[in-house]
Amino acid sequence: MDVTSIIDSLNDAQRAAVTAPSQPMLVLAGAGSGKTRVLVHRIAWQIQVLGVPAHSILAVTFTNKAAKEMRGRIEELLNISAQPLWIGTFHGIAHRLLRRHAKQAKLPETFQVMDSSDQLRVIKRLLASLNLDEAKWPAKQMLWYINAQKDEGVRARHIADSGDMLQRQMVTIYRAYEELCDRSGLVDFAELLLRAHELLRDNEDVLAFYQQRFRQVHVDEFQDTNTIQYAWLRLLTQGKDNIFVVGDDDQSIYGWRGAKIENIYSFQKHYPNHQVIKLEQNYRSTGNILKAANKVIANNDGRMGKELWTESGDGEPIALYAAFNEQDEAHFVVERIRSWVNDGGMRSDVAILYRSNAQSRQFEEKLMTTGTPYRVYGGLRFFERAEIKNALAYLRLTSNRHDDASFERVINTPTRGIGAKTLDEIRNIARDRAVSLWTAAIALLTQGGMSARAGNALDAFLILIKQLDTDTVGLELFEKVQLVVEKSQLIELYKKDKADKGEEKVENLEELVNAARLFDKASVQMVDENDANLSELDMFLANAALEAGDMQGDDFDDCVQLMTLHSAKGLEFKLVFLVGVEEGLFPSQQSVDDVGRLEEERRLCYVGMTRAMQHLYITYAESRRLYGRESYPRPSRFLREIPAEHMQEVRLRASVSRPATVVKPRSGSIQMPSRYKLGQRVSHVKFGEGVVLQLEGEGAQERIQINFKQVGIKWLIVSMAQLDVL
DNA sequence: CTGACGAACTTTTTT
DNA sequence: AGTTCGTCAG
Repeated sequence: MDVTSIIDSLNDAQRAAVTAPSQPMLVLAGAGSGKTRVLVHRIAWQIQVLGVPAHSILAVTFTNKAAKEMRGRIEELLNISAQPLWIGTFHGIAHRLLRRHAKQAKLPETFQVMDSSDQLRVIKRLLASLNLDEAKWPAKQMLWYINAQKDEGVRARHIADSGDMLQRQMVTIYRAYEELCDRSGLVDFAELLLRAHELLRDNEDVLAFYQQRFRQVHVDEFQDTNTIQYAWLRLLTQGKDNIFVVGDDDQSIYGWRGAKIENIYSFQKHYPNHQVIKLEQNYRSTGNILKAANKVIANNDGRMGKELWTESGDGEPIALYAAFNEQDEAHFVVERIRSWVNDGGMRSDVAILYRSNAQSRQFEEKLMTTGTPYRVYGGLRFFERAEIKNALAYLRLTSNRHDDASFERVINTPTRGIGAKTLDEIRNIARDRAVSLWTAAIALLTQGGMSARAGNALDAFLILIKQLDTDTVGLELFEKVQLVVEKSQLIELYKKDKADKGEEKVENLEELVNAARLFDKASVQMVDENDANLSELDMFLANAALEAGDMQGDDFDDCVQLMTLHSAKGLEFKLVFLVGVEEGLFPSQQSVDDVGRLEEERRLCYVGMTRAMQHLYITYAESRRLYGRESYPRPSRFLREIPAEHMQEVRLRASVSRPATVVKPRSGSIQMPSRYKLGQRVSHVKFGEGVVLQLEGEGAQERIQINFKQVGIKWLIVSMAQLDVL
């Protein structure tokens, strides 16, 4: 057996983890230490060397992206199809189990998965039907409460009455929500996990089957697991101790959504015969960056303890820039990016990382005006767009008529004369008789008493849905989607909407049909005899909710990457700008007076710093306009935690945007030599190409005289003019 | 049922 | 500041 390809390329710690005997393993993998690599090689080791059948390997991740990458890398390493392996997200795997065992999980076969916006709508409607004032009971807060309970494995019936009014009311809402979801066959994200846990817990035979089946269970990003996910893992590995988890307590940044960093500590208690391996050699960043990051994170208490090191050199120090205001900050960053690109760097190797999405705007504007291609992460994804959700709602209704969320969504989209009044009546019947809106609508029609106009409109809607169902029988998936999109008149609706984005919406709907055509049942489904009876449409719909849009098609362009620190986790860039590093922003105001949350912010800082491979710039503004208010934030406390020897302050000489009185020379400042030489050919956004005739002043006051081909001789301020060296 | 206006918000996000 | 959301009038 040739094992060299699997273990040769690994360092000692990695190899120890990969080849460890079957026992509970906790691999503490620092940033850039080859975490995924260890997982991939561990799995390969089991298959190739230990002869574990591929279908009895389970690997759980948090994102689809991570799952996809792992699958791909295993295929590459072993040169086999990774099809039979169970690799997926917690939610994806829970969903798979629930589909297979819908009956035992007490779910209808056609249950549908709701995303969080669906969930919010359902809760809003529920509050309205309970006559609760939204001002007093914000739907968002209720959603948060319900999800938090589910993440802890708590059902409404488990919550003891403490006599507290507020709590009693929330439990009432929670219970009503559970009932509504059950009646509608709707499952939210948290429910997927909770149900999957209950499925195993309450069905001995099912549990035994999967315990038997999975000979090795692997978990990625273990520090991000919540209570119910960990409980599920424990059930699955109970008595077999065949669990291999990889994580980094220093990179736990999702505590606010239920992740329990404590699971790492509990793991060691629950699996007494476990082994811990630390991966501390970093293959990503320079020494300066790592040493600085180590110092910052060392300020947190109760860490497992880990210190990253590298064999490569110290590299250059971290550059710190104190901007006058947020404009100046953006200007500085974009200028640095421009010179990076001028020096032959790729834009896609550059990332601007910020704490909150609102900060992206100023950078976008500057990038836009300098004509620098960029891409902002986050925002609406394909399957979250309104027009797509409308189309999906029609499809869902054809599959499951009692899906209230979908019913409500499209009953009057496009408008067909079913107004608030009719809808109210339907809702009342539904609530009084505890039936779905669909059933209630039929009841309303048969009991009569409606105006002819409203009655006809409602009848037409019910007929439309039934007809969509019968008309699509036997069609290919994409034909179904196409037919529904057309017959529902959604296309027509958006075609009329010439005003803003109607055209784009039509295109998106066409893209949806295309997505259905490309939808590969096998790729989503772990091929298995049990799965044969699953409806392809249901799979497609569930996939839309669970994988809202890995449509990163425009990756081909060479773009500067803009994203929050959270979404940067797991990525790396040669040149990183960590911006807005100010008290109140980062750490965020809401976190400063809570030790636990502050530590999470610090971990976020650690994550951000360790994204950088070669160059790390940290910037803050001395004045910032935020939420329409001018503020004068102090530099972040995290900056003080970086030892001076790893950091050097960048000082442009007297900046134009800075009043002269504020200019104070600081120690350790770097002067920037002019980028231009006499006779050099340059190009300007507006004036086109020209040749440098004269230079004057320096730093931000540097002026330049250029003879432009088209507009003649001009004097420009270098720091203001957008010049490219040719 | 649309459009307009005013109020009330704005950490982080995957599934 | 900028967006989103809900209410009101037409």
